[in-house]
Amino acid sequence: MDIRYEPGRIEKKWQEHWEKNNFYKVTEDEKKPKYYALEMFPYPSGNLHMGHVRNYAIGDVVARFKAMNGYNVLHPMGWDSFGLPAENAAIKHGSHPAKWTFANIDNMKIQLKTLGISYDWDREVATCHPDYYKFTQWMFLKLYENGLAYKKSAAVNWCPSCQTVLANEQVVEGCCERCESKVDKKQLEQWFFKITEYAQRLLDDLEKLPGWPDKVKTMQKNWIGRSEGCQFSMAIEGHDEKLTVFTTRPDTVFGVTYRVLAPEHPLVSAITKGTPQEEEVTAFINQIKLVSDVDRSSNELEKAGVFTGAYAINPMNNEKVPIWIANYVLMDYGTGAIMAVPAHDQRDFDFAKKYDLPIRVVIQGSDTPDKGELSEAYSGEGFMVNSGSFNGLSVTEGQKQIIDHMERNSIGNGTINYRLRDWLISRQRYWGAPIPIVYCPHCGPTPVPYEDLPVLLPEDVDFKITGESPLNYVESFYKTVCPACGGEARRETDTMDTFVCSSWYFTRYCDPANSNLPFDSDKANYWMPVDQYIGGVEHAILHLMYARFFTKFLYDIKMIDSQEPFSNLLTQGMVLKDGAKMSKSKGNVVSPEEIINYYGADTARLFILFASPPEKDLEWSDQGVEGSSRFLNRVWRLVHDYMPELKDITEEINPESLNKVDKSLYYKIHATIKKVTEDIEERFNFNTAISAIMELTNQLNSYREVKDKNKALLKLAIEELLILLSPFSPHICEELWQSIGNQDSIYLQSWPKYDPEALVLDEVEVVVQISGKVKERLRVPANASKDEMTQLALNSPKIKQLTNGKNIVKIIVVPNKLINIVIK
RNA sequence: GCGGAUGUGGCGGAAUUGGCAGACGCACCAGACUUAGGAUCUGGCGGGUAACUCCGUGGGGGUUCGAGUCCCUUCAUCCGCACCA
Repeated sequence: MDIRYEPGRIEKKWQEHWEKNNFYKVTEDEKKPKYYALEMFPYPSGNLHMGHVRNYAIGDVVARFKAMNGYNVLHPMGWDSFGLPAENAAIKHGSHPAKWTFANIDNMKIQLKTLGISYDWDREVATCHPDYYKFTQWMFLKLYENGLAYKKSAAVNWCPSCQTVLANEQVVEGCCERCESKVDKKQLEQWFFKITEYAQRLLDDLEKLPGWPDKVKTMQKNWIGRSEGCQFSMAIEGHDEKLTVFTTRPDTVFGVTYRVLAPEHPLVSAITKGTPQEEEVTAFINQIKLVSDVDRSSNELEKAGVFTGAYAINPMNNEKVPIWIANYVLMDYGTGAIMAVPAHDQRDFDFAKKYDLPIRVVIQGSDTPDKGELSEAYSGEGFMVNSGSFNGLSVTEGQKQIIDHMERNSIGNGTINYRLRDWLISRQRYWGAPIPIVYCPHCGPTPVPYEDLPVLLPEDVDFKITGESPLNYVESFYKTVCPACGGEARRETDTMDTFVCSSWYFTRYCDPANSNLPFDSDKANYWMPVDQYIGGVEHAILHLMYARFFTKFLYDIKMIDSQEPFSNLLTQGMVLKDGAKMSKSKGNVVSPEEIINYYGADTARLFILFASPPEKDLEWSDQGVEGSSRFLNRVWRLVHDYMPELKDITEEINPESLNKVDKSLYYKIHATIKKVTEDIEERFNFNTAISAIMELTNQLNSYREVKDKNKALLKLAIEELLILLSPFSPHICEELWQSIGNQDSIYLQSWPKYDPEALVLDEVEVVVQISGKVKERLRVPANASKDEMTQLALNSPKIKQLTNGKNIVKIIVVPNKLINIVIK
């Protein structure tokens, strides 16, 4: 064994060894408990960044730990490889998206392999590969078949720079999530997935995910945005049409003093046409159109509106109330129309004040003034007033009875409203999975038969920047025959949102080579659900919601037994440098490749796991990396120097007969096993697990000074140290494990179990406090009774002196910890 | 505006059930070895103080024998949502 630690040499050696011997290859095995460890697969941008390293290092600790604990561990990796950057690169550099993407994958795969992660590379998937997107298309057809994929004309978010449609979720503060340009509105025929049909289940089943962070569950809950209330219609004076409103406060329906439509509401033109107000209303609508979505949704914007000239009849009291249109009512929530109750809704209140509309109190709160004007809307508890026969009812009771009354009289009914919208999946781009639909002049939209999948992307494409998909220009692609009637037909040229591809990839890993089905149900049922999913919190809403939706759908069509894809979720923090996210523009990027080349993967992994607990942000520190490297060097030297002592050991350890120093080392070994095991398994506190391993190393270093070394104990200590460290820094541990005479890989060792007996101490140090202040430390027999402890404390000279002549009010004893003597 | 998270030495962070604040690491200081040290080893390292000791977990208040931890209040930073009827 070399005295010098050379990570470059040994890491390569072991990576090759693992690969050659198929170490991380797994198949279903009913005899072992399964464990599915998964990290979010990356977009193949071409280079690994520190965020990836962190993500995969965390996942690898979990995977290796579980494997060493006897689990049959599935730990796969793949590529989320469709998407815009490939196409942009194609436009810019004239290369083909496929060529660009696969070259990036090759490069990133090499980088990833230098990290020494325990992946089963035989299960690698790439979403842009026809073998994969064949089944993304299969998913589309299944959804279509089940009425969950449909087409409609919709005002969509259009990114003028990317030249494509964005889902609501991809619009961040009115700007494109990817390129940050301002998003426009455009009216287009688009494909949608009916995720709203699953809204309630997606909400309810959050309860079944105790292994998810509350933060993520709350975000999803808010995104689904369930609210209970009722919907009812109001007649419009002089018109046949009725207006439907949604409200969560039916109890305030007698307080309606006006009503408001969204400016985009389809009835606006009908009720204003040919009236004196038409001009003003049109002007207002045009003015609204000029305001961007960003400003429109900002609360800085002052409420504004105009009267339409029309009146609605309140079905509860037959009152005539004016109909307005206003900027604060949104077309895409509820019915795009509200009943306005200024006394009990702050927004209506502000509007009513501005335009001098009447305000009528219908809920009497405890401090509602009898006379005089309200200064703000009252939305608290109280009882109904000015509400005819409903007077005196509480808010909750009133809501029930009003809904009841409306249902009996066919005015309206109780409903539940969600903020969640259907998922717009059409993209006018080339580099995505083609939507498997054919438009036939006779048969209409017709699905491509399953046996004709995949609908392949044509390779010879011209990447012009037009508003349309480049596929619109490839005749050989769009010109086709109708699968139903055989007549001439045109293929759909839109492709699917890449989130579709990533909504089911975790099931494909279970059976990656299946050419008939996306996966075999038995195989998927063996592995699914994912036991631990790890990735960035930025996917808390979109990806995770879509993946949950797909899983529920796959459950419904009996492909899979799980209703949820990910039992446990860990959202890792960002990797920062100088307090900011690493980015090219800030010039604070640290390249994993350079770090690995210089220090080795083991050091890089160790530092990143040691610097911070996984869910918190991590501040990159070059000096910290240096420290981790120093630690591994220390371990190396320790093993190297002790090696001669570890040979030909015949004696066994008899814990009973150990001397004091040996006993303390023996204790430390088991305490470390306990600490590291619990830190990994229960808390993902890798940083404290590593610090415990460092403590053991320190103690082993001090053991060098000991004259009569217990060699068996020493050997045990070093073996356990290496095993405990191996999930974090596997290469060096393999090498050292082998160098102390072991034939088998360290990865094949069982994870050690601590001996509770070893953790029983003869004596413990306890603290003696006087009125809560520490005054003395005493060594007392372990598990001494409260009385014994009290006596020992009171008899100690220092305490005697301090309590002399004082009145002892109370003595509190915490066994094995402390004695607090309260004096006056 | 609403919701959530965080706040502990010079720095990253520990303290798992209300029980010794600062584990482990970095930086720094002193020493050893050395031709040399940006290697390695040993020791020190929250603040005030010569010392006894006192103060100290963003600020203020409270509960408790005892609070980083629980309660109230306030400030700062970050994240999510943003007129959701």
